[in-house]
Amino acid sequence: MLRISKLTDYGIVLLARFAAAPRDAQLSAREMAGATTLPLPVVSKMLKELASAGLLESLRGAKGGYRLVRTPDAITVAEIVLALEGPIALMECTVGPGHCEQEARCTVQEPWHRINRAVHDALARVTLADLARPAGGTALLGIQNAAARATPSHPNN
Amino acid sequence: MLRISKLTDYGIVLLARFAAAPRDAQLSAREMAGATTLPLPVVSKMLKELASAGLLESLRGAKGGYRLVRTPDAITVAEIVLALEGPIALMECTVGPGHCEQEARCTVQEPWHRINRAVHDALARVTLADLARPAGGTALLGIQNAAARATPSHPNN
DNA sequence: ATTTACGGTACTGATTTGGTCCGATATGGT
DNA sequence: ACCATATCGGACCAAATCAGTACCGTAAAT
Repeated sequence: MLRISKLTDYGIVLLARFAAAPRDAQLSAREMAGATTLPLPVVSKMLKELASAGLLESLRGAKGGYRLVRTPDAITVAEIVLALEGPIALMECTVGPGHCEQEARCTVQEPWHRINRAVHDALARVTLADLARPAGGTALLGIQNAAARATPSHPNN
Repeated sequence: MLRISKLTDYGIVLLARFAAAPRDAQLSAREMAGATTLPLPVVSKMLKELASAGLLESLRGAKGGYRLVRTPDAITVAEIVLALEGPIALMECTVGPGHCEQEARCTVQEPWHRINRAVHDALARVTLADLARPAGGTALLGIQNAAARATPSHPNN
């Protein structure tokens, strides 16, 4: 089905909530669980991962919680997926050499790299800020924004 | 890791071999297994699936085998993935309604559709003919081709 | 009739996913 | 000092999916 994992989806939804909250807002796992109706353990798990990936900053102790490290428009979906799922590679062998003993005579390799790049760019073109925007009237506008945004041609992954 | 399944990859490699063979060539599962060094049962399984998906045509009996139904340049990677993995939807809830009880108030929904479309288009822009082209000098040319190709804006999936 | 090959289905072992739980540590409040 | 509230960092587990195999039936060629 070519899908990202449910957990990654949760992570993105959580980040989107941070993005929608007032700037630099600090939110605890418990609050996020309440807001999303997701079970607390999973929320906690994902926030931990996002923190260790450097997308969130954690504040321990009572009154602790998490907070976005960067502004929502500076965080792309590609980054998030990379943080939670590893490199964006549609198939194993394109993440690096040594995954397939036939890679020398594989004709399919180069087109796959091209496809991977395209997918990556598609994900890199959407930021957390886009995800945080309320749905509805601005939907079409979102497309314009994405199309118009400068796309500084990412190297890969 | 955002990947397609290994089996799907096999399927694509097999199709690429058909595309590289002389036009309308007919190949048996055994031949394909030999050519790819993949185990016969796997090859057989995938060819069956590709046939029932309508991408290959099967010829039964002794001297039987498979054959491409369409010309390689008329078969896109998007189609193949669709046939083998189902709809191209990065997350469950974007394949259709009824997958998430929060879809009414989900702000993330529309951007995801946009992302899905972009991924789909990236896959639709590469054809079997592209995959069959020998690697090497024509690599960069491939990019040009893909960019120049008319892209009749697929509805979705 | 025999051989070759596809068609379909069911099965199994391995891996991944989705989710839980717990002990340790850090901080704020009383 | 003590306790309540958080995160931290694991281990852990059940369920689903994946990858691969096996088997039996049917169709065609010789």
